[in-house]
Amino acid sequence: MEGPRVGVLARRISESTVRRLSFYLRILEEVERGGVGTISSEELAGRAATTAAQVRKDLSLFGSFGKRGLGYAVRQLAAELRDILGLDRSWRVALVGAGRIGSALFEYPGFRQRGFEIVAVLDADPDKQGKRWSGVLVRDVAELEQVLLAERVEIVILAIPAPAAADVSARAVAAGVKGILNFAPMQLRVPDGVAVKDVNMVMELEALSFALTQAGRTPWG
Amino acid sequence: MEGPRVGVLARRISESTVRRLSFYLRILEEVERGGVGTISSEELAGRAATTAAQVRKDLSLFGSFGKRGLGYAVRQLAAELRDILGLDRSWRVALVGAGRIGSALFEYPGFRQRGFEIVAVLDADPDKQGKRWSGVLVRDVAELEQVLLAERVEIVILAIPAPAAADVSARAVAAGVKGILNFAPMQLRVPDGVAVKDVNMVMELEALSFALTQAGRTPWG
DNA sequence: CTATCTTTGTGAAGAACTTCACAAGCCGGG
DNA sequence: CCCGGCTTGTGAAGTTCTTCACAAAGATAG
Repeated sequence: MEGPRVGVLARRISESTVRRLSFYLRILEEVERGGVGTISSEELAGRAATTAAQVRKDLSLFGSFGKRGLGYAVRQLAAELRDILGLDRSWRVALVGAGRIGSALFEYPGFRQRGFEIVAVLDADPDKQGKRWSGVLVRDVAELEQVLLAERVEIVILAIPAPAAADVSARAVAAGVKGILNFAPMQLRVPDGVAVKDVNMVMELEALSFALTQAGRTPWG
Repeated sequence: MEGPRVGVLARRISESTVRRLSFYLRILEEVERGGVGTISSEELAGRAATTAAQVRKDLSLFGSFGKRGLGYAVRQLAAELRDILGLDRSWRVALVGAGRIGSALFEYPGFRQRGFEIVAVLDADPDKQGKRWSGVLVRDVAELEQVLLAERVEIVILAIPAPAAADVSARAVAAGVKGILNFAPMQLRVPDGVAVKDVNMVMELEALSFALTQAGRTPWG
């Protein structure tokens, strides 16, 4: 393992690049299970629905991982990507909101597989508090700060209605949380240094609605 | 209501613009409930975490909806956006996958509020088939084509594991579906004219992981 | 060992998106 | 009616992202 990557990273990495890196990693892991040892930018691009040049450019932002004339060593590139994305460790996550979305997320095996461990669950509803979800006690969201500190939480998932989201987010940030995955349909305001990712399924459906509507409206669609 | 918007739409509308339009609409509806009659690009931008110029540019792609010196009429602009996004009607949606994510989506009230009606639910698991979800019968995914046609489905939500997604997606497209909201962590291949939106929560968490990792690695972070 | 084939890494060109900046237009007050 | 203040709509400039295209370098065959 070589040293820190700080020097190379002076340049800002775009959101789309990060998204693609995640995707490359998923593909590499799949390909590796198939026993493939090496892969070209061309083939990786084909599976990721992008271009070979894009793949090479994305990777070159972090170093030179390929061999000319040969391609990339699948296992090694996967390891590099895990390192780049910070997935060579596990993350302590708290889930706020034990409703339907919250419970679906909690049960979703993909998070743990990638090293995102839900170590705390909180909800404002007294009926839900005190229950155990696979051993994790559902706590009162009033105790948010104590729980986040006690469990050394780094990332919070907000699966609560919009009106409550701003308050909880502010408290989580004040308690030192640096990453928020927000399912509430509202824009959170957070200080610099805190990362927020929004998941908004209604907006995705609206984008589909737009696309379908356009297709109907355009004569050439 | 003026005529079709075809002429204006010769230019391609970017994904980010569509996303922002959805967002503007949400804000306008919220603001309208507060009784506000008019809003400036400046204020809209503030609430949408973007810039006034961006708001005006986005809207200007579809027409001139504002009054100089005054701003935009909230109610009227909301109606325009609904029209642009195709939300002035309802959409018939089928949900494939009656697992945890599927059921959370089914129960989620936000879809229906926006006119996305889940008129069919399908699953491959015989234990789930035959049950009724708020009156909607859970059908065998083997009957996909018949169900999609009988219910005149326009959009399919895929809440199934990756291995099954490619097959179901191809069959849905063959049955005339033009929009897919894909929760499976894989890239669907669809012909031109079919719109796909991916929701991938693990990727969002990975982007958070990257952001947090960078913050730790950079000396100025 | 040389020639040829393949594939990377990367400047440069091109395309897409965002921000700037200002003329044009609307409002309200005097 | 005219003036000053405010806000839109939009070319132009600026920035970011993607694609192109090719030199450099490893692989393979003879």
